[in-house]
Amino acid sequence: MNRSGPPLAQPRQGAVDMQRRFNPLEADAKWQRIWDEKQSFRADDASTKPRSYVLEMFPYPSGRIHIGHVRNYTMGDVLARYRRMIGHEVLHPMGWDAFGMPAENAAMEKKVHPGDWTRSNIANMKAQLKKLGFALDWSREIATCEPDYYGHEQALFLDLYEAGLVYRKESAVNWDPVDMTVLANEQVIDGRGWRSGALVEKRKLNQWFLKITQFADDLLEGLKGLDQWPDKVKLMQENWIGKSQGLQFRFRLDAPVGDITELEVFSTRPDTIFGASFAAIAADHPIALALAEKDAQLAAFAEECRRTGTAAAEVETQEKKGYDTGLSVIHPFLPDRRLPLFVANFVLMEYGTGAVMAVPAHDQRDLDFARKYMLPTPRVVAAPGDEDKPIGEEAYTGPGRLINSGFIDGMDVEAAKAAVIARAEAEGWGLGTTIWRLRDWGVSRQRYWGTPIPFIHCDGCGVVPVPKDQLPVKLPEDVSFDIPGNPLERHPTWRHVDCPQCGQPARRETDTLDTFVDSSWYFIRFASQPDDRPFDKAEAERWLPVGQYIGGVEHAILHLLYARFWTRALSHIGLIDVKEPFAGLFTQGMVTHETYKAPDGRWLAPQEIEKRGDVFVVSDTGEPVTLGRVEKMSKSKKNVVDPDDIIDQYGADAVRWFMLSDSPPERDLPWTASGIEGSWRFVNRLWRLFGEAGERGEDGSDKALDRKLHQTIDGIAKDIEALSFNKAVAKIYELANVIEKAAPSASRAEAIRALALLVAPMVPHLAEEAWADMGGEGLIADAAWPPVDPALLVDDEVTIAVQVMGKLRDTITVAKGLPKAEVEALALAAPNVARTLDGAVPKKIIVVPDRLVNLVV
RNA sequence: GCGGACGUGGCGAAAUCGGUAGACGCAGCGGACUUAAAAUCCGCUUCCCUUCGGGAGUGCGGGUUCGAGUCCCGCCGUCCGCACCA
Repeated sequence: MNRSGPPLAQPRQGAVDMQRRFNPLEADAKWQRIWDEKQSFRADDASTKPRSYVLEMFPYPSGRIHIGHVRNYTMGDVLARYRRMIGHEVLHPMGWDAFGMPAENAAMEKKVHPGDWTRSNIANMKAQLKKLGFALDWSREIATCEPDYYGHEQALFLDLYEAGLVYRKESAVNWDPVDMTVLANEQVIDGRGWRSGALVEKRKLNQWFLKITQFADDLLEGLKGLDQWPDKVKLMQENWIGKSQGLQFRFRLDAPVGDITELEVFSTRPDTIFGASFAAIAADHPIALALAEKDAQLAAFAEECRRTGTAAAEVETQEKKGYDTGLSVIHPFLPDRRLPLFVANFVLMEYGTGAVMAVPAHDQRDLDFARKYMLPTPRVVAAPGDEDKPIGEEAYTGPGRLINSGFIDGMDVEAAKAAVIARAEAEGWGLGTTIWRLRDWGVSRQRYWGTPIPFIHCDGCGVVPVPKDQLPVKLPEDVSFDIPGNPLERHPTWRHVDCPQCGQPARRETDTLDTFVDSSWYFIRFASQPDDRPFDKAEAERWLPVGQYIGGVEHAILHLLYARFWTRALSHIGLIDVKEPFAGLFTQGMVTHETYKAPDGRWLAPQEIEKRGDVFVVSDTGEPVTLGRVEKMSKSKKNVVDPDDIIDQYGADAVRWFMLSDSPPERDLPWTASGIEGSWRFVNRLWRLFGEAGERGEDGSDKALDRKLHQTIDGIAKDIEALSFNKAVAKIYELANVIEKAAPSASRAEAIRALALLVAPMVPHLAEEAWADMGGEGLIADAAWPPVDPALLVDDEVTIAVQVMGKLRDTITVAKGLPKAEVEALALAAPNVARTLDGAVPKKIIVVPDRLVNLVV
């Protein structure tokens, strides 16, 4: 595989060779230069046209673009170019999410400054993107690592501070010992740092936080209006925000622990309170901590609980374990009933009050635990007829009426919840409460390569914001990464400043901001970028919200939720009148590739193997190769394809075409060598076809071809708007097939010309070349989408299926809209139908106009 | 364990509202052109039965309907996400 010579190996003259083979090496560069010179894709802020803001998630400048970027940006590009053709003013910008750890890692490994590394990566990747011919407005390019971006971010951060949305608190944080940085809870995966993979330790530090929880309800409610978002993503955010309503109440302890006499718990099922058979607290609960001081066994158990990973999948399959404290709590309605108090490994301190009332009959976790420790499992909710049915190994969580439950007996679940909450509130030991799973956003990072947090610590004045006229607080350039930790802390001069308030010597904050802050407002800066402030309100509002945002589903929660929050926060303080930053969201699938394994189990790159007969072997050694699964491209599996290699071999258009073909964009796209070959063949087929644009035959019209053309124009427009590029591609193939078979005519010449316009958003270089070749006016990039004649969208004849008892027996072709009676007659007369009926008379005839006839005998 | 999505030829997939399943592409097979190859073009290509023509078929088992890939019930499988969420 990959053994066939590169298609571009043969020498060629100009962009058009003698056999009319398209030469992308020439054409790509030529048109890219012309688009640049003419500033074709620069968005005009003052335009009066309808506006489209098309945005793909900006890349991290890792050094090379990945084939996944190519897919992402090609999709956005087709939409952007199409929108231009239908007369929109399009904003389609690009930039760089340029702060972050890899730059510091590179600095440590390669002794290169993070800034130099990042800027050179940006230059490389920009060149790569340019080779793909994207219709981007490069005049608005942003790199978040430049002071003219992060300085404005500091200003916004100070605004949020003034509005009370920023605060500091000491809190236990996830300390990544490898990256020497703090990770948000959301960024810890399986107890490990999401980037470094190092086991996370707990440390207490003073941290900067953003009050995202203040907007929890609004962020949740806002999801309802996002009708152009995938349901999947909305659901993930909903679960992440995690609103639950229930009763927060206090159990009295039967004996005090130190000065603690009560246990505060939260339950979403207060209706089941009469079924409670024990209570459980987290290992880090104050009561547990107090008891552990005098109970070595408990201390050991608590330590074991802390070591367990935080990930659900890991923990949920683990065995439920508890430690009996020997204490009991007193049931609020049944003073005689004592519930034993356990420390349990399935209760989390971070959620609710870190304590639960356990109702084994109606909660599976509680039931598993009760079975293990032989605790009672009294049923208190039953469906009709189930009242005496014992609880087995499955908790009953369905609807029903309350039993064995005192004053709420006979009520349904919802009524009982309300009644218990009302009674608890009346008696003063509980309160109906809403709790959230969402926690405030910790934005401090103990890291150099990020936006400096613009504050100063003064012994006399405390924490003092840097005055806005002293922004940006720039990162010092002279830093070293010879030893781990934050270079800002050990810089000889940078952190030493005078306090803006009292003038006494003070110290700069050395934490920098989470890079998710950088990406929480870049789409606003794209829309408006004055020098003296982050953005102009009116200018930004002209473009926002982003009409179509496209990116990977891996950002479904963190980035998208933070950006939604940040935009709300800015709106809250009056900086912009937009709450939802992204009106439309599309999450594209990954690009995958087959994997190959040698007999010894090592992964092989596609270049290392070849096909001999029906089997794959290692080229050098002839060893047999096992075909692995089709998987996401990754360096470790050696199944990565470098976009640059492919572009050099086939040109940008074939690559773009392949990215759009076959697989629905939300699904994974398997990269195959034969697939890109096929795309390359089609690019050349189009090119040959465009060469026939001048052949008009006898200059007559071809009604069938006219119809096909107009149906295709209409269909493709709808497909592109729906981002169903694979369907648009299929329609292009169909049209090309029909045109190729048609005899030369004025209609055919017109169809070829229109075909160039239809493919222009997808294969723009080829389309420009063809457009120039056929004498089109101006650039095809500036041309209008071909108009549709509605009269040509409908066929005047239709083929109708004729079924007998639901089985297809024949088809008939009739005039569209033919009356039922006539259709019936023709159906009955169809030869195969007549034979099948064999004289039988249909009992019933179902006629679906213009679609089918079904005869029931 | 919980939540979600999906399951259609050898492969990627199409199939507005319940109305001709498999469009289009890839791979494969056969043919034309060529000294030969590449490129290109033409044809075939869900499975089974010998052809005309039938039969079966959208993960499995039921159901609703004149008619089910599509709707309902119950399974099975694959993938994705996850925070034991009380």
